[in-house]
Amino acid sequence: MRDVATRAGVGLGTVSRVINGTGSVSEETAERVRAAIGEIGFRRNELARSLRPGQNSRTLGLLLGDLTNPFYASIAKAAVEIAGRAGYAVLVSTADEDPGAESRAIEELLGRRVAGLVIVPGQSDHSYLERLMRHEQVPVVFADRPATAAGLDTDVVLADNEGGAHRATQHLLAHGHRRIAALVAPSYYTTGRRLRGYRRALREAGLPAEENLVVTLRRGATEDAAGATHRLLGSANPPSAVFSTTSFTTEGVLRAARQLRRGVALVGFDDFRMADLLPVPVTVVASDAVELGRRAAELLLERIGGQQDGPGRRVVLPVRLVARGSGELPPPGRQ
Amino acid sequence: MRDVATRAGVGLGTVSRVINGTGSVSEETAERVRAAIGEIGFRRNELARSLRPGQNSRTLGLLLGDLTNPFYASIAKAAVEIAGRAGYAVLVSTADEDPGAESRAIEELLGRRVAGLVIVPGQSDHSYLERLMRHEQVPVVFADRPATAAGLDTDVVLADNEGGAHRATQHLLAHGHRRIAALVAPSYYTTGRRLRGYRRALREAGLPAEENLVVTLRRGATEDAAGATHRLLGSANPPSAVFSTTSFTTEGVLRAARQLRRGVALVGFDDFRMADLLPVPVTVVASDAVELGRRAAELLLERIGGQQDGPGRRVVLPVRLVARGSGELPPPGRQ
DNA sequence: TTGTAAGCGTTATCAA
DNA sequence: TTGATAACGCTTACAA
Repeated sequence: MRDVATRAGVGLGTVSRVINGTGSVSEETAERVRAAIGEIGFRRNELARSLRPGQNSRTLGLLLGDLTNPFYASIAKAAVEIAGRAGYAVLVSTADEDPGAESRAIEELLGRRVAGLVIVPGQSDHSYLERLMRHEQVPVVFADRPATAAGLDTDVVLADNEGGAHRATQHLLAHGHRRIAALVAPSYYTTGRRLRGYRRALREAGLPAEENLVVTLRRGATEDAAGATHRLLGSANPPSAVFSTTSFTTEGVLRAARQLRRGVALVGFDDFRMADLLPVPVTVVASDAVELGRRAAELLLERIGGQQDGPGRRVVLPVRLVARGSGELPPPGRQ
Repeated sequence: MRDVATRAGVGLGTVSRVINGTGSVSEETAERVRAAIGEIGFRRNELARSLRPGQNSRTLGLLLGDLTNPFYASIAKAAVEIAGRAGYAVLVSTADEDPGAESRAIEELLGRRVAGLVIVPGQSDHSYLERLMRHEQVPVVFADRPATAAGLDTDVVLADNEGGAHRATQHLLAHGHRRIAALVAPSYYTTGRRLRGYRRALREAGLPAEENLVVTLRRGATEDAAGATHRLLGSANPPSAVFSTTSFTTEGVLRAARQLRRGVALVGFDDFRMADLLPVPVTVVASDAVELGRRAAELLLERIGGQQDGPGRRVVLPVRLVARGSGELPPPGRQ
């Protein structure tokens, strides 16, 4: 910028005014400055800019588990897009591995002075965040799941997990099923709520809670779900239907059923590509990941622009049931 | 940092030395400084740090088309992971829309002084990049496709598109097919190479080039591929097999075949989730997106660490054929 | 071993 | 309308 000033024969302040269109500059000098900028190939350094007091970095941090999961990828896509429209760039950080990775990633992002954070939290404890948020004054929005810490009152955008699971289970009940298993991926917030919706639907239908029909997996991978499905379907008194809490467990059910050459009524939580092309098209309760990411980014940008304090807002997005076939299979003639 | 210095009763330089472990500091003062850091909750400002001469921002830029595409998502995941291990953060930018979006996004990233760029280019022209790279001295690595510009000699990581397509087509030939259609998504570099491999395989088998068997789509969406497949299979002399150049066109073929209740031998380029769970499991040529992202990030970090100049390196990753059923279907008894 | 000061690229204030 | 200057938070060369 100094080079531009020298070349145009003006002061630094004038160059700044031309670039930002602030203050008043005679058209003549402005033209000279623009020419110099062109010749030198000058580009404003946003890093230096955000060093000034009262300026933020115009950069958001996005922390999530694994971009390979299409659900997270959609959140990221939407957040990046919304941020971009507002002139914000996005630092994407993944914390797939150990629990400590999440807080390390956040420290890293804060060190780069992000103006705000969208966090899709894993299972780790977020009490450290409370301390951070007081100190740093960086707004945080949680997406898909709330923070796992007591006094953390942040904005949060969730899907209607319990409602969706309730609807899925009701759907199976409406098709005559009485023994409905639930395949629960490890204790993330979401799966817990989904289990709740499942239980409520059974209770409301006057069915007893058969705890051996609820399988809580130790890991949420496809193979684990497949193994559990094998055991369920091979048991003495197998369920006639399965409610599966994530798209990965749903995939596991499909694999097991295929291997056993055995049909089973199925409703899964979360939609996935090609669900309608499978031998029995898969009925799902679909939550809108794109909307989740979009709303999270919007809330965050609002906070950054507006006042930082004020109570945490909670947005719950509706989910929708997509009937494709697997959820409409009747139970076998007699059980 | 000044506050820390004041509190610890030392100079700024001493604080810096303690933080970075550079120079020599008596254990006694160091302890005082660390205490002050803890009490104040001080965190180094990486932005300010990278303002100093000789320091880079320890941030990479990643520009790609659409995170919703699992292939891109895998590239991003790998790049973020590799970068993270080296202490680099990643600014992710998507340029899905119009052609201008790509260059705008790059300007944006350069303004934030990224230390290097991984670009998965769309169709836009990259001649502007040549100018940029001279001026900015920012290393660039292209992933999945090279730049579409003449004098741009950058590092690039590619899959063996032509070889893979050649192999896919040979596979269909080996199973007795003589009329093999090719479904080509719009003129990205990759699909062009894949078409080339297809043609070469036919030529080597002594088959004539039947241009009505090659359908180049105007858009690469699933629906377009489904429509084209409809027309192909409904024609007077339909092909007995299809080679599909992307996972989206492959999905289109599957949709059309399903709707027509008609089987067709199929080998697709690029693997996708649940390909093995479909009614006829889909044979694919799989390229390794994770490795693509990893190598791109590695090459970039090398450039950043080492000398910037030197000829562009070209890494071509092998692809592998995964036979699952659809590619092994025989042609109908008589054509 | 430690403190001081200059400079990185901005922008805002102030004076001319 | 314009230019000089201070300040943002850091590192490093130099001096003490």
